[in-house]
Amino acid sequence: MVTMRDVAQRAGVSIATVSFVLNDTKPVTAATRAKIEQAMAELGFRRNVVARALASRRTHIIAMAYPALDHKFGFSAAEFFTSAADAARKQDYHLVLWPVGNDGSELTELVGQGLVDGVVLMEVQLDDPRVSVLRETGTPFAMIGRTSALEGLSHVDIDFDQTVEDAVEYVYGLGHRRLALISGNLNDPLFSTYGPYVRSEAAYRRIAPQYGIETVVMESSGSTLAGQEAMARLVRDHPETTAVLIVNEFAALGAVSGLNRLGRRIPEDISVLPLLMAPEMAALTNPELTIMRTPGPELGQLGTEALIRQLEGADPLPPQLVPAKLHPGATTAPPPS
Amino acid sequence: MVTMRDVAQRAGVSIATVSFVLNDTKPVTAATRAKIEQAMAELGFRRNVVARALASRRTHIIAMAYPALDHKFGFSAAEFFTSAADAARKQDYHLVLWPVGNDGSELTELVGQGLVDGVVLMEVQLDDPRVSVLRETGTPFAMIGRTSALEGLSHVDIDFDQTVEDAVEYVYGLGHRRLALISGNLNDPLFSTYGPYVRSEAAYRRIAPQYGIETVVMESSGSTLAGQEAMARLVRDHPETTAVLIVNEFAALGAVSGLNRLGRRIPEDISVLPLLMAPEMAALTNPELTIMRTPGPELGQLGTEALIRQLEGADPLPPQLVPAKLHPGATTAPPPS
DNA sequence: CTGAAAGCGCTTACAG
DNA sequence: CTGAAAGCGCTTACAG
Repeated sequence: MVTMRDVAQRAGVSIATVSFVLNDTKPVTAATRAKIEQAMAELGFRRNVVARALASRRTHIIAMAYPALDHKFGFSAAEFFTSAADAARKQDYHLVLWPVGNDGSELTELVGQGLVDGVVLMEVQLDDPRVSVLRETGTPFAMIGRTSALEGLSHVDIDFDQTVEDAVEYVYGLGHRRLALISGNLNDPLFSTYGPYVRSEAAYRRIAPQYGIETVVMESSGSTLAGQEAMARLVRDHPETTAVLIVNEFAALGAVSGLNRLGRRIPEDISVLPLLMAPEMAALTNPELTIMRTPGPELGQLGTEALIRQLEGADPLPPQLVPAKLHPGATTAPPPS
Repeated sequence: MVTMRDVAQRAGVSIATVSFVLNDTKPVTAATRAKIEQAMAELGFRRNVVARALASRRTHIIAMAYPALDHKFGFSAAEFFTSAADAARKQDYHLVLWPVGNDGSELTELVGQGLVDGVVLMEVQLDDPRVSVLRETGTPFAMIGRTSALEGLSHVDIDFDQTVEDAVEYVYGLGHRRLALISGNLNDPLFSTYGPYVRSEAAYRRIAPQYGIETVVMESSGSTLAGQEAMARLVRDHPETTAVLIVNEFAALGAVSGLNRLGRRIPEDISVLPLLMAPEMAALTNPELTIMRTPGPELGQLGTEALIRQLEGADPLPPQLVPAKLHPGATTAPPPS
């Protein structure tokens, strides 16, 4: 292994000076810098990040805490992760995907080891126990999602109000007057405080009346099967519905196949518009889904940047809400006349 | 931060002795051990893994190198990753998901930094440039998949021969005599040396004749759309086909919707059997797919264990091939009479 | 602008 | 069985 000592020796300087040019932490004359850079190149030097971490008390590793037990890791999650990883890399950080339980104990374990400088929290619950853990241990963190009490917590999230408003406006504009929102199962303790369900539903209950639309909300767990079952209930209880807005992306796939199975043609008889979905997933159905596209790339990046700013002591990034945007497909059309 | 020095002081021993009980590297009397363990508990000591890494030249971090540019990170990939992460944790290692390009340059960067002890290689090509990089840098690694020249490289992989044999036997047993295999696009330079395509196709060409089955092989890229298009070609060129075996899981979803769209009922008119798929993905279609289930959990674990054995200097794990197993669904049935 | 030296929190020969 | 001490490869006051 080539060390800074080797570089310093070859360049005829001290290792401190090598460190200064490597990190750009102190002014160094152009001549000295050139000698050092040449030596580094000739020797193929790569700074040992472990030694740097120990000496600087900064590992430059960020953990993305993903509650894989409660949430499937699908295309949307992958989008968040890869954009966050890219953002981290651009700022000389490593992003580690960390599958953790939701109770915070694994997180305690992780941060106690001193491996990570900070944590990006995915799939935040309204009263997330992981937040307490991170606060108590004094670990810097940023949330993708929001707890209900924010108190200056660094976060970015989907703009559910705007997303629901845009979705309603879109289908209303197509001529639909009989809508249904399929939200989550708020009786399931795991999801009763899950932001996307709670906030989408609240937004819908507020916005639908503004359009003079009767507020029909049904619930569904986050699986294909549950989505199919929800459609059976919908067709039975609200056969007049011409457009379905649906929060969970797995349930949305089930909604499509469920409606097909029930003999409802999409979009001729009924339109389907998921409120949060990744394009890769939308391409899996036939017809391809019109979706509100989850802003995973934006939020992954913003969440990571928010955290890195904290770590670097820069001005904090103000909380940002990003709406899902309409991504055209073939599952929406004017209602049957 | 509580350090070993604090623990040693409280227990009235040297830090060396604390290290010995922590790592179980030298015999320590029960009394001393008890004192130390009590001190650790009282102080809430957690060993700093960065310091350990620097002193021992072992970070206990493993990278899973996933070529995210060329391969979608879907449910199957997630299965590999989570089972590998679990296996690593059980042996006191961290597993890091590392999205890398296929050319090896990012990998060079990563291993040069000294952050990882070894690498688990995912989606290995038959002549994978990443293998050369790891060899040249002397980085321990294990492959999930296989290059064509193995020379004692540590690997685990899908048993394509067995998988294809089981799949053919199954549909043959249902009464099918007119099969088609949808493999990959071997003209695409990215996938012409991709093991799953090459090996499945080779196995099929060998096995089909043994059953007296005419060998029909078509190609498809790995997307839903490509799978749909492949079905259009199949129905046009080989309308007599009653069972489709298909390698790529995304193309398989497209095959289902494509056949539906073409008016072929599944499974009444034609059976569909993906040769490699995760159950979460099989549940996305209607009807739910009968699949050969990708042994992701097994291979993720075995690959990680193979690597850790190398790292620990234990007896190497012999290469293991694990077949995909039949996972019943509703897309296979006897052929129309 | 540059260098000598202490120190990050551990592990590991070496000695006893 | 236990301890004193060197060392892992860096960073960072401090001094000049």
